[in-house]
Amino acid sequence: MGRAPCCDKANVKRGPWSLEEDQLLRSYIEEHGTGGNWISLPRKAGLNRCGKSCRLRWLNYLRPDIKRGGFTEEEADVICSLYIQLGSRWSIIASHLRGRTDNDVKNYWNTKLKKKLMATYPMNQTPPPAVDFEVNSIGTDSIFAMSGKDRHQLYSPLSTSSSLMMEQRDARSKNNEQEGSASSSTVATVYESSSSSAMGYLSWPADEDDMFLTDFDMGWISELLATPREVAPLLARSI
DNA sequence: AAGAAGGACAACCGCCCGAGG
DNA sequence: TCCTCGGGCGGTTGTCCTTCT
Repeated sequence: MGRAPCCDKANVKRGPWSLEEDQLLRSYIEEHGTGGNWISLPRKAGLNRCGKSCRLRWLNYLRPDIKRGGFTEEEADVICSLYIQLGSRWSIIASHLRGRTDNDVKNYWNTKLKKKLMATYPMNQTPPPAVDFEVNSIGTDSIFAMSGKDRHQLYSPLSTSSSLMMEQRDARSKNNEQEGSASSSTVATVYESSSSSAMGYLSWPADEDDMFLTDFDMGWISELLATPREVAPLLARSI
């Protein structure tokens, strides 16, 4: 036997919400809160709607702290980087964007970011030549505090040898030991990945010179993103 | 000017999980 | 320990609006 439905779907209103319904729901919640029970809320509020529908309407549209308008470049960067780390965990991703809902983030990803990235980096595209950057210090103030300025693009095959990865990590470890913590707001953001390639951004403030990075893979980027703010200087090697 | 196509986003569906009995 | 239920989530669909032809 299947599970009982949460409401009588045949007798509740569906589809777009009217202004009157919005007003009923808003005023009820502002006065009484949700009471921790969405299923009984519509009846108490005088709404002929499914409780889940009420919850969705409130969380995605009526909530007072919802941010309207287009996503900023910084928000897009955050979404991309977290998507790489977490996959389609929209609620978690949205929790890092003040005023954005999981539905907003999901829609934005599906309608804008995914297509944009596919257009910019079609699968099987030959990677551009590797570019050498020099990094004196890499810090992750927070992945949400990227400057967005002076952005440099890197592209690297995922098949990067594990030995190189180890060398990079070793170099970083050594510098951790030798030089202690450093600060900057460098951020790595990976934008697209497939079974055979990865690509991304490294961003840092325009006044940070002598940055150097040569190669990376998904694991390395994930590690970087997960690194606490006290990140020691990184010495990378040229290819 | 009108119809088609595409984009944006609101809303729904159904599954999963945890709490509580 | 099992069962039921509600909340939460991700995937998908529906609808409206805009742009293109």
